[in-house]
Amino acid sequence: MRIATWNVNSVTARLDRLLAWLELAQPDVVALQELKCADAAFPTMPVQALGYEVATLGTGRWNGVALLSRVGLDEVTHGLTGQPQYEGADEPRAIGATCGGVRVWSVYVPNGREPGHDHYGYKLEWLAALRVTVGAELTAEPSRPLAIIGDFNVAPTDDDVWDISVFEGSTHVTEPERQALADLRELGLADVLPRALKGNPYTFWDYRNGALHRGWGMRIDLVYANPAFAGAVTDAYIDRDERKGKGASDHAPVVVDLDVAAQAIPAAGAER
DNA sequence: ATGCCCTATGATATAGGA
Repeated sequence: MRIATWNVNSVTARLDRLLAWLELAQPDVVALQELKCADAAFPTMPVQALGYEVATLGTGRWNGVALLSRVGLDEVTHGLTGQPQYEGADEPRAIGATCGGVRVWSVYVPNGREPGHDHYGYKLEWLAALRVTVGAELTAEPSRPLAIIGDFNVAPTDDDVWDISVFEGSTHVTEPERQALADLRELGLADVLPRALKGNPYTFWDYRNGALHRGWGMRIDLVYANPAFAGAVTDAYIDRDERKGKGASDHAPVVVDLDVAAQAIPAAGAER
């Protein structure tokens, strides 16, 4: 099973590239972020035409997440348990579903803007709600493969940005944000590290200043997987080619291949 | 080369991104 996550920075602006990429990469499950459209405006029909079921959570101009699946799309959950509001609004930033026996969450973690900003506190509260929501699912079904995938808007380590000195005083690299990710990992989730097809394993490069070809990237699109998921991973890579050329998103897809059948074999009687 | 910001919106400026 091939599972991918991609912040598309507007699904309508990216539609041609998204459809072409689905045909090229042949993912079974895709988590999308930054749809920038309401549910009614999501291009459901052309995606369905490629064999995918679609679940979306979008309200309009900002945010928005979706799950596409051609291996079943069940138990859809919209939003987090105890999800905080921002300026009185419930923002569309998380959608969960069970796809072919694998529990998947597509998340678009708040940016935070700058340390001390209301949005920064909101980001930390949001990550705490994510931990509560996923923690309950892991407790209820500990042997089911599960992964949180999406744009976490946090670089887990200094090696996940091209130059840490540039980020002094900025969001994405602060200790509280990294602690929030550590708290997620405390649930038993592992950071599945994708290989880079070229250069460093970054997933985002700013549109400005030729960041892509200068190597000014960040690894902020992550795959946080429980043991049943992580143990089934056979490959993981960043599809940097999708960041190239005209009409690209500023994020590249992260692709994970799973051998779910092998993982499902009971441990009892196994060779190791 | 991959090449120097992009997207949606009560739009001809602005907010947000990270």
